[in-house]
Amino acid sequence: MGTSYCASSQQPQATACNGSGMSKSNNVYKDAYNRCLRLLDETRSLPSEPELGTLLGVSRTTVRTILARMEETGLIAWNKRAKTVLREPRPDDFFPEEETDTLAEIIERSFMRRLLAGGAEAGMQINELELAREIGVGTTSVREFLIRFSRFGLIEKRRNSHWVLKGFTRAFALELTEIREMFELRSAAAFAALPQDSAVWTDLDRLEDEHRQLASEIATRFNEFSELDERFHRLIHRASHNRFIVDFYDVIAMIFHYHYQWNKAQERERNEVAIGEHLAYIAALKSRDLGKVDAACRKHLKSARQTLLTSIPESRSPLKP
Amino acid sequence: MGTSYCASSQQPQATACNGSGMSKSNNVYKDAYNRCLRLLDETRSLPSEPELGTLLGVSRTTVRTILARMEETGLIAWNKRAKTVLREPRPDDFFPEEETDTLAEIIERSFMRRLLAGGAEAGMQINELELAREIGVGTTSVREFLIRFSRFGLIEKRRNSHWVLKGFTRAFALELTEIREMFELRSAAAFAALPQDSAVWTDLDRLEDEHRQLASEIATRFNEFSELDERFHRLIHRASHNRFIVDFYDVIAMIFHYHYQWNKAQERERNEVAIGEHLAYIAALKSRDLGKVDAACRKHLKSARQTLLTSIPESRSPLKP
DNA sequence: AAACTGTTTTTTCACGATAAAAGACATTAT
DNA sequence: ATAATGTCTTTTATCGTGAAAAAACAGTTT
Repeated sequence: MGTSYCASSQQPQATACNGSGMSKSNNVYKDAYNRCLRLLDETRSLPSEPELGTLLGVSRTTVRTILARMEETGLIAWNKRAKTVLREPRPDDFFPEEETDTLAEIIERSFMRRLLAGGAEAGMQINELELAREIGVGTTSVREFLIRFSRFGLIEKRRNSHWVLKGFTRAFALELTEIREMFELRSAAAFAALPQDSAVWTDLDRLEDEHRQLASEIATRFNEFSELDERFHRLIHRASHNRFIVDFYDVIAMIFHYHYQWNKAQERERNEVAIGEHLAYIAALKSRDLGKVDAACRKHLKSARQTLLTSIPESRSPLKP
Repeated sequence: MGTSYCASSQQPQATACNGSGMSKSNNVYKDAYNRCLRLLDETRSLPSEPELGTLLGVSRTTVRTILARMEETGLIAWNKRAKTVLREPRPDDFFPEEETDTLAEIIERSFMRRLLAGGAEAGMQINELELAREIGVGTTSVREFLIRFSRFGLIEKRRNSHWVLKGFTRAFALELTEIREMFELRSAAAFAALPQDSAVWTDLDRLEDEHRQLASEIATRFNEFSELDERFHRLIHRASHNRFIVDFYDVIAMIFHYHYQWNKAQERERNEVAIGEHLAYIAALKSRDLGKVDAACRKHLKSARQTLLTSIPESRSPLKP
């Protein structure tokens, strides 16, 4: 104990941002710009500025910056309301992917890589300054990330001092799944009790279709399951109408996200099994028979827990990327 | 909706800190100094610097700053190892209480005052800059506070934009207590199943004594219950051995803390009833009869929920201080 | 009038800088 | 040899600052 978590553990990573005294990256603009380019393919002229704003989820200020650049690069002709598309976007019109990430995303990825790439034993200290330097960002962003991240239960703060890594251990996985099972069983029961005319039933039908679709093309699309899985479980959790239950799914989603990324062993088989369990689970929900729902939910959660556990060796040893 | 949460709602509050370009207050030192003064009453000479450090929970650097000042003010004679007490501390030796608070505490108090003092309707926007100005602190501290506070489920962030107040509503109280009941029932069952030689049983005995003591002097000490309540429930939650359950008690503790502060109606009666329920609950735990534990736990949680709910009017109207 | 565009103000986000506090190292005393 | 003290270095906590993005305001166009 007492050893540092990030002491020159990685290659001297090229700074994520341009090094010099930069205040704030314009990733919001770049990401929205890229998404707007994709929109360009479909229409002859763009809608009004406020409409574009809601469509892209950004302010009108950002929309105008996007339009200005599109005019500059000859993608559109822009005169007040008229925004006519002049040409199709080329690959080099897009901003590079890595420039569209949030700082929070950059930090999280970097942090999780270190965490899972081995050598990150429970009890290690986390050094804000060192982390910031290695990732190439300011300390404030790292601090804020760590505070946000702390709710996942993997790190803990010593007052007026460093953070302590608790480790991605078997114990962690068991505590996490214990809560998950408690919450999901309750949510599933609440779901089944929802009135027939509730919108969730059509959502469920749609998800069922997607599951069947994916099952039929499992050989090629098995890696798309992870995203479908999250949407399915979030739908169920939402039926609890409890913000703490709904929010807790963020913890689960985060863990499974990185788990999927790092543990590709038998991915196809695992996902195929999970799809089958989901379909049984969906059928149980549709039957509105609480006993069946409970059984189907339990069965799926049990195998989900098993999958997670087998990926965590008893004594922490590095997982290979 | 859309109205601001803290638009000049309060008196132009004297800045919490000294206004000018101050980097960091020395509240850690001041608080430790005060605590060290109390220590002075009991001994003729102080222990070694490292020992003092662990005793006060601060670094040796801070210990030495404390000793230096104690020497200056003639409280002790300090020469290397020898730290002899020269006189008893006087009231004016102490730093004023308000200077010993963490910035986080200052911000939280200020924020909760506004939240509970009325006029804080669900859907309102929270403005970091405005909050920071009104409290008299930097924006960074406010940001960090809001991030930390967000796990209580009372506020929510709009990406790249403001925070939204969800309101201290009946729905919130119900969602909170739902989880609390789930967690505590499980923890209580785990507690009762703990082996006889576990240290928790002596902890429980001690708490039982404190309850009886408090019950016998309820007329004068009823306001001390809140603190005892927290210690009791934390002991039980710890038996779950689940970090998410243990951590969730922070949410409950925070809510009940402010609830107790703002709703003094029938405080004595409420606490008297609660002590009785606790004693029954403790007896049930000691019996190790899961049925009895479940019943006693349910009964107490039900009345706790009722207490919380009655303090929240159906439609949010200000609570008087 | 409603909805849009043009312009200005405010707020958020992220940085570097600095004092407080922690921690590490070197020295000395038991 | 251990454990303290004395000194120096590193890290954390907090602020002010400036660019990005949002929001508000004002003027046009349909």
